[in-house]
Amino acid sequence: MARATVQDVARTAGVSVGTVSRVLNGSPAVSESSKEKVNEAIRQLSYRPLASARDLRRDRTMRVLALAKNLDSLVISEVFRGVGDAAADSGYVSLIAATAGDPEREQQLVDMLRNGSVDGLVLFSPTMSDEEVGAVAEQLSVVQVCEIVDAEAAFGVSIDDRQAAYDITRHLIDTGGRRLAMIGHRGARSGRLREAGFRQAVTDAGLAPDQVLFGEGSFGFHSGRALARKLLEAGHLPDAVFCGTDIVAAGCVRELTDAGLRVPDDIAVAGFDDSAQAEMCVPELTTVRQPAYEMGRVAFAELLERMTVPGAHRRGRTFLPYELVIRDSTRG
Amino acid sequence: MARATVQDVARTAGVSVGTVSRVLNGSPAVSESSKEKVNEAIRQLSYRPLASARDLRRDRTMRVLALAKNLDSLVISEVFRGVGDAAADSGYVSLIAATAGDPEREQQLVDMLRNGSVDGLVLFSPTMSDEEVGAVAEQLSVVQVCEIVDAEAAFGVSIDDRQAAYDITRHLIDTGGRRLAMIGHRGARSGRLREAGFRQAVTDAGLAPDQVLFGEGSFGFHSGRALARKLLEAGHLPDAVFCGTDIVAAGCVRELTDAGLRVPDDIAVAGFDDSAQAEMCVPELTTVRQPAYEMGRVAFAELLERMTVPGAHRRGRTFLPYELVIRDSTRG
DNA sequence: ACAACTTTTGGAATCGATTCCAAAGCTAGG
DNA sequence: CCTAGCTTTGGAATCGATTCCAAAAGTTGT
Repeated sequence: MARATVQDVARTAGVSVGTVSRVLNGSPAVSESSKEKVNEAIRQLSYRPLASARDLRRDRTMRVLALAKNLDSLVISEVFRGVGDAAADSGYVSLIAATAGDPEREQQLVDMLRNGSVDGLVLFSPTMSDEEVGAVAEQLSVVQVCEIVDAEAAFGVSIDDRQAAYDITRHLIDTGGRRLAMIGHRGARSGRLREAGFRQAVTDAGLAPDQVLFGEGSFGFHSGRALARKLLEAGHLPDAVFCGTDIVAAGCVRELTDAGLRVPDDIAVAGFDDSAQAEMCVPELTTVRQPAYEMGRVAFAELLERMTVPGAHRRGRTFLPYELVIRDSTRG
Repeated sequence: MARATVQDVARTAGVSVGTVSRVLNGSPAVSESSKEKVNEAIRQLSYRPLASARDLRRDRTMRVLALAKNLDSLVISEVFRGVGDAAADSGYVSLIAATAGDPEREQQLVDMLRNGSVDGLVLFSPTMSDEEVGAVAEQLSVVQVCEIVDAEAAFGVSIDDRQAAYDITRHLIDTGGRRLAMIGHRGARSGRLREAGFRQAVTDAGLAPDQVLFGEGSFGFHSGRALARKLLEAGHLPDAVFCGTDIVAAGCVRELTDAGLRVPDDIAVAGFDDSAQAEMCVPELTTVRQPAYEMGRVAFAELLERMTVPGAHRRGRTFLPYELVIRDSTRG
């Protein structure tokens, strides 16, 4: 039995296709009796309007796509949960896709916006160049979260990574840190901003940065361990380490602890993100709380404006407030 | 400037729409010169075929949807990475959506399959009843991963949760466990299977289960801590605990350690999943490795068969091999 | 009972890409 | 130079839902 169409429903209900469509879309110009007949026919045939036909006619899909390299970070899943909830509140469906860092896959997914498979795009960690992001954003509804390129037309939602890194570094200094090291990542813009904030805070305190190490590729627990090992092997040990993410900080703490050092007494460690890992770590991590869920909600709200208000090609970024969370991995 | 259509391209290139479409779809029946003219026109107009029109005509989308409650578990993100990679290999796009455990959202997303927004569905942790899953699977292309309902028509890919739980419990017994407790979750089918395996292993060893505790709702690190606290407060302490997931095991270990107990000397703890958390825990967790990525790949392969081979409504589940990973949280 | 409305209805046109059919344009062989 | 057999092309029909317009049905007041 093939799929039922609006024609089939009309025939079964003994009305015209126009009336069926009106019932389907809740138009008020339908009599009660027609409405009942149509609904009965729909039930009988278990009819569902075909999405592609509806989308073609209406010229919109009520779907948005959220794009990231991976989904293995808790920050991402929180951000996308926010996007999903906000989208649902406005009657949209939010779909998620991972590019796996493959430019070709990313291209194909961004094309879903170009070819009208979705109405808008939430971009988390693009692989493509700033110019490409800008070019897409110029024409279509795109909003960035967390990672925001500098392109003219691009815009998005994030915290002030630079300032947050400055603040947490300042905390390390205020609690006695003098030889400050950093374990970061330069692959993403946010990583470079955090590095800048770190360096500035150290310099402003009249100190010079100790070692500044960077991870490549997949930047996780094991990178944290490996880079902490480098710190240890370098001889003169820092007394405080700022890590670019919690998960790296967790790896760092683990390596230091295994080497017999006490955190925070011998060496203080700070993370970034306040992901669930921060609480699982022993000792629990001092970190910067990113309002991930809220960022997702706001990102969708801005995207919605872009999608619905005609010339609303707003620029610039929206900063959301962050918060220092002081726990046990730094000296109180 | 409005979106360019195939008509515009045809006009610009000085050919007919038929020819444009043939170029677009790589039909061999096009002369070199036409092909060039069309491609040039496409470039000029930066034309992209509209997805909804194409899908309507072709009656398929080359998209699949992967559905889960949340994306915050590393097992899920690995499974979906497998689905995504396998889909890409076959020219499909795999989209992911979270239901947030909301039946209405779930309904809406499953409707994307009914209304032809996607060609197939990978179901991870359905909220709907077994019958509903069965009803959808009867008509459309659905495959389940990890959690598999008993409905007739339903089928999917998982490990043998019951046997795996049996094996790891056996390991706890073989390494000296006599008073065996479990911290599990009954919300999901896999949780009940793991419980059954645990009970069977304990009984088969001529022992009786000590406490068996269950978490509700969001079942994570904090549940693990809370339930471990209950164990502690119950007075007579077990000497081995099997936890339904690694993250709960991590919470459990943390609570026990904070209470001054030594893991595994005073009490052994085993997890399940071999997610990244297992290695981050101190001591590192003995656990069962689920081949999450591979499960995703296999799930897509089975889905593909359902989508493309006409009457291929295969039933029953596919079991993938699991593996005990012995680490430091149990007595060696 | 009729005019002047309002509510409800049917049906054709439309969205944009694909595909099929018939026709036109070639090439080669005689 | 014509025909048989290719390749290439144009254009109409099609997919299924929506929407607009005109007409039919129904309501109200006098």
